[in-house]
Amino acid sequence: MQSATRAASTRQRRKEARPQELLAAALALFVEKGFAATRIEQVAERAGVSKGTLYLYYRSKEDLLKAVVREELTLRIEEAAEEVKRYTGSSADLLCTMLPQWWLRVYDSPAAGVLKLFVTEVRAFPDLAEYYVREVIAPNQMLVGSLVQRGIDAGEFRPVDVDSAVHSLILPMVMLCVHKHSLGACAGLPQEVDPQVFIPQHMSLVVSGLLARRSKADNASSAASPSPPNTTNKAKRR
Amino acid sequence: MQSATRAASTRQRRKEARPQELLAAALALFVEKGFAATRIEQVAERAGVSKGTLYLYYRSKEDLLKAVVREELTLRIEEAAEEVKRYTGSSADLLCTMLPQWWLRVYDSPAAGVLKLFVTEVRAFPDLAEYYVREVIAPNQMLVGSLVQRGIDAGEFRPVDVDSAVHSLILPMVMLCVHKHSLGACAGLPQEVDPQVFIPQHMSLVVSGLLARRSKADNASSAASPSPPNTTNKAKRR
DNA sequence: TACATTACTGACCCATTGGTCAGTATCCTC
DNA sequence: GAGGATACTGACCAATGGGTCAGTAATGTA
Repeated sequence: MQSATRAASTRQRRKEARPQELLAAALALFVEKGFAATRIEQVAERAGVSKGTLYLYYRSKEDLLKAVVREELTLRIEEAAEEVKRYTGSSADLLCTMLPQWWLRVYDSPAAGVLKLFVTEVRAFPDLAEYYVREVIAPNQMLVGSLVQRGIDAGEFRPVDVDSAVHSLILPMVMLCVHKHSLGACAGLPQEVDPQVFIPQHMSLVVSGLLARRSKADNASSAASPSPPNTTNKAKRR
Repeated sequence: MQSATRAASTRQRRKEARPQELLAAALALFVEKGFAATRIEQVAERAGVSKGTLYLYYRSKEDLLKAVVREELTLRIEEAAEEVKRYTGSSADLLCTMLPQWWLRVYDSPAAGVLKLFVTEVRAFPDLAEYYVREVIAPNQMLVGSLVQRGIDAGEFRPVDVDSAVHSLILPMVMLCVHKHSLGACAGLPQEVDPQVFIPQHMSLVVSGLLARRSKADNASSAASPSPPNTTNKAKRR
C-alpha cells in the first residue's frame, strides 16, 4: 500500500510484488463492499496499477476472489496445524489457553476478513464451499472435537453432544470475526465487547460448563429440550 | 408466491398484496445472491409482476432493501417484547427455556435470512446500522444482560463480565442463523449440527458455567488471560 | 546509442442493468 | 356497455463496468 502512494508519477515494473499487492487490495475491498459491488478498477487503483495489469495476473474477477480466499486460508491452516503439532500441554489446557490465543490472533489478522467475505459470498461460488469444508471446517471440527471427546471418555466432561459442544466453543469466535468486518466496522457506534476480555471468558464459561456435575442448569435444560435424552445420544464421534 | 405461479396469462390487479410479495421475493433473492448481485427484474419476476410495477411500490433498489430489513426486524422485535412481557417465570428459567425456544423460532423464520442479509450489507448502508443497534441489539443486550446481572447480584452466578456473558449466550445463535443462509445453504454438504440439539445444550453449558463455583476451568482461564483481575471488573452494568 | 524484451497502460467495446414513461388492460360505476 | 380511473406493462434510455489489446515506457544487453 505504501508503494502505491509514493512515486505515482513514474511507471514501475515489479512483477514479483504485484500478485500479493493485488490480493491485499482485493481482500480489503471485497470485505468492505462485497464482491459484486467492488469494481475491478478500484482494486487495481488501490494496488497502484491499472486495470490491464490486474488482468495480467488474474484471469477474471472471480479468479481473483478465489485466489484471495484460498491464499489467506491455506496460510492460516498451515500455521494452525504446525502450532498444534508444536504444543505439548494437556487437552483441557489446549481448550482454555491455546484456543483463546489462537482466535485472538485470527481476530487481528486478515483471516478475520476472509471469514466475513466467505460467509457473504459462498452461495454464489459453490466450489469455494467444498474447498472450505474440506480444508477448514472438517480439520478444526475434528481437532477440537477429539479434545472434547477425550475429556468425556476420561470422565472429566459430561457426556454431551460433541459436535454441538465444539460449536459452543467456536461459533462465537467466528461470529466475532464476522462482526468485526460488518457492523463492527461501521463508524459512530459504541464499540462492542473487547475480544481480549470476551474470548478467554467464553472459553472458560463453556469449559466449566462441560466440567460441571449436576446443577440447576441441567434440570432447566432438560425441561427446555423437547427430547431430553437426546442431549447425550450423539456423544460418540463418528 | 402461489399466486405468482398460477394465472400467469392474465394480468392481475392486486394493489394490496404486491408490497408484501415484493418484499418476500426481494428477501429471498437478496439473501441468496446478495444485494448488488440481485437484478431488480428478478425480484419483480419472482413476485409475479413486471419491473415497472416494482417501481410503483418502491422508489429504488436501495429503498427496497431497507424496507425488507425494517419490515422483518420490527415484526420480530414487537413479537419478542410482547413475549417477554407475557412471561412469568424466574430469570434462570428465562435463560434456559425461553431463550432457546425463541431462537429456535427465529432460526426457522425469515428473520434468520434478514440476519445474514444484514451482516452482508450493513457496511454499504450505514443508516441501517444505526437503526439496528438502536432497535435490535441494544434492547436485547439490555434484556439478557439484566437477567445475568440479577443472577450475579443474587450470588447465583459468578461475577463475570456481563456483556461478554451475553455474547457467549447469543453469538452462537446469531452465527447459526447466518450460517444457515451461507454455507449451510450450499448443496451436497454433510449437514451440520441440528439446532434442536445444539441450542438447548449451548444455553445449558453456558448457564451451568455461570453457576459453577471454583473449578479447574477457572484457573486455566486466569492463566490464559493477560490481565486476570479484568474478568470481573466490568461486572456492574452501565 | 541502438535494439529487443516485456511489464504496464488506458481508451475502447459491448453486454448488462437501474430506472422511466407512454401505452394497455382491468376494474368500477352508472 | 360506455367511459373513467388506475394497476400494470415492457420497450427504451443512459450509465456502468468486466474484459481486451494496440501501444508505451522501463529495463537489459551490446
